Amino acid sequence: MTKVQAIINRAEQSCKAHGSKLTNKRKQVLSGLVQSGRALSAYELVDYCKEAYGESPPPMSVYRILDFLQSENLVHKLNLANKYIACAHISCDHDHGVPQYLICGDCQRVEEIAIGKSTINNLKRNVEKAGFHLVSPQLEINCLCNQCKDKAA
Amino acid sequence: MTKVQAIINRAEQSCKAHGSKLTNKRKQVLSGLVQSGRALSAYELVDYCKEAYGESPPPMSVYRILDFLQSENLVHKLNLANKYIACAHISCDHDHGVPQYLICGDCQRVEEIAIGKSTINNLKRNVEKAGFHLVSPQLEINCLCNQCKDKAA
DNA sequence: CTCAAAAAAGATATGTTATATCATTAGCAA
DNA sequence: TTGCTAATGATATAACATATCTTTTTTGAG
Repeated sequence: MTKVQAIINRAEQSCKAHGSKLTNKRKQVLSGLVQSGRALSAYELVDYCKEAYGESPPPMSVYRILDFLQSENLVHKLNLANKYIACAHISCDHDHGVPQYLICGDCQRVEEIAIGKSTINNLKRNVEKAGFHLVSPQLEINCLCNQCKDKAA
Repeated sequence: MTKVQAIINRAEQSCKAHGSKLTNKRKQVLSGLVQSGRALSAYELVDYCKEAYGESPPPMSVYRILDFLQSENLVHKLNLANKYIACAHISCDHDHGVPQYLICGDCQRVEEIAIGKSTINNLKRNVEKAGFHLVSPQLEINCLCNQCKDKAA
């Protein structure tokens, strides 16, 4: 069994445990994200389905499927890039908390990191002080990866 | 002189100091952002110009003007919301560093805060460790303002 | 002052991301 | 089987953004 298949299987079990179903179409979309290893737009996923399975779902369907996958915590939306990325921890059992994303502004490569709890708490305090309530500490941070940084220099 | 006028004047001086010009159209767009006190989309600014000045600039022009205002550090783009907001510190003399924005997911209200330097440095260390380079510590954080939070409860 | 170059703004077309809405199909249980 | 619900399809359109070419305005050298 390939690594991708293993992740899909794991995702399927997770859905079942929540009383929902990872249908074929949903698997296709999730596979696209897992295989690519990077963030893709909804329309890129339409293309992926066409190439990989000969099926061209309407964009609307892909958006619906992405909503579902997000609600199952299998996929995260990167608002900075208007793209979607598979959760890096589908195969893990423990809760990894909310991720932080480093997005290369040049090549769009995305790295998922976890910043320390104390930094998050610090942030939270600052937010509360301003009269706001932190919905989710998912941060998306504009970066350059070292490769692109070197190229630019 | 109104507060808005004072800010516009200050912005004009700042442009002059950089060898650029704050033209009439640019003033109109900047005024829209300053007056509203919140983040607006490019198309909302088109509407503002129409209502306030009876002129409907093509969206392209507004985007160009927004690019200019960003290059002059008079306006910031909020990528999370696809909106633009006047810099909160146009009238200040000192450098305020890069801002962090709290964006209410419900009412779109935006608050600009400055989180501590140590938190930023901490973040930076984490980013470097992951092989990335922090381009700008402008963070945009998904929040609920207390008002909307109370309403929801 | 005049004219040419440069900067700014306008006009038009189109690309990209996302949602609204109604119709159809698939899965499942009484 | 029938009828309910969940999922998907089809179509239209909204919202955000850029490419490109043209026209207008500004400005500075002669």
